[in-house]
Amino acid sequence: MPELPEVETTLRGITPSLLNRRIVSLDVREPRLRWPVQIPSDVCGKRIVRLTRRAKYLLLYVDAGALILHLGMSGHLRIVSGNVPPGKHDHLDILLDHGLALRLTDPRRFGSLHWQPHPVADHWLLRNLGVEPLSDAFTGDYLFARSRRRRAAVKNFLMDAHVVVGIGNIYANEALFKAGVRPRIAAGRLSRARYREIVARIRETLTTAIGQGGTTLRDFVGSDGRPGYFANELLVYGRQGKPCRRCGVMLKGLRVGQRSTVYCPNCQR
DNA sequence: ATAGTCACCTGAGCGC
DNA sequence: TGCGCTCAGGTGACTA
Repeated sequence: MPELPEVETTLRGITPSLLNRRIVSLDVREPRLRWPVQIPSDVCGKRIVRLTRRAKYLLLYVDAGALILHLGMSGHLRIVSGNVPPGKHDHLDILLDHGLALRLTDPRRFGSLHWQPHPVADHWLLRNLGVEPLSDAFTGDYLFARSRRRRAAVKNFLMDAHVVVGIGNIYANEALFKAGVRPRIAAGRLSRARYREIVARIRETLTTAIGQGGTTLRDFVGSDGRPGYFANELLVYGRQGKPCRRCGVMLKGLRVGQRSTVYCPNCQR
């Protein structure tokens, strides 16, 4: 479900309810997420002092370290009143000292929750991540340098979290359309100029999507329960066989690295 | 190091 | 209604 814009939307939504609150308890009803959930009990009683996002991970900092939360494919977080009975896929609650709780709902259970003492960035899930796409480090020159001698499709290259984080299948498709680049071109064959364009379009796409509260395809909702509205602005994702919104030519669908891919054979070269 | 495939799960949608 | 199949927003593990 969530790519960077959806995680960022979630972060912004939950922060006011969590910041400076004490964790009263963790209620893990289903520990069988992507990795077994095992959180030391002394996290309880600690105050949440900072909330950030790294890649698609949400980091909830207390003094000694941070909880690291990932939403997987189907996860979302809601702020609920502590006494609302959990539904079938509401796997865990983090109860707070003002009576509200952060509740993780995740039907497919690809999400995860870890605890990491300082330094948090040393956690094995975070250690080898690439640059943030909305940071100054993400430039056309960076992508150009990293892509040399790489024969994999540029779409896979952009979705490789060792290179750049946060770009999933929707936004890879969208950004490549806007940049006019075919998804299957070998990453190592694109020019510096084309990577500059790709970077600009990725930034633009992610920023716009964040402004719309992310993309809701079926079940994503922000922490307030509202869907994201970027789905209305999708230019290619999920539109194979339909006319290109720019030129009217029929969009083509194919598989690139096991993921559904859509492009315009006229606008993308 | 890089590239490709598999696996982990549940639910929705579709054809029959 | 039900069955079986395919697909889905992610990503680590494994293989060559």
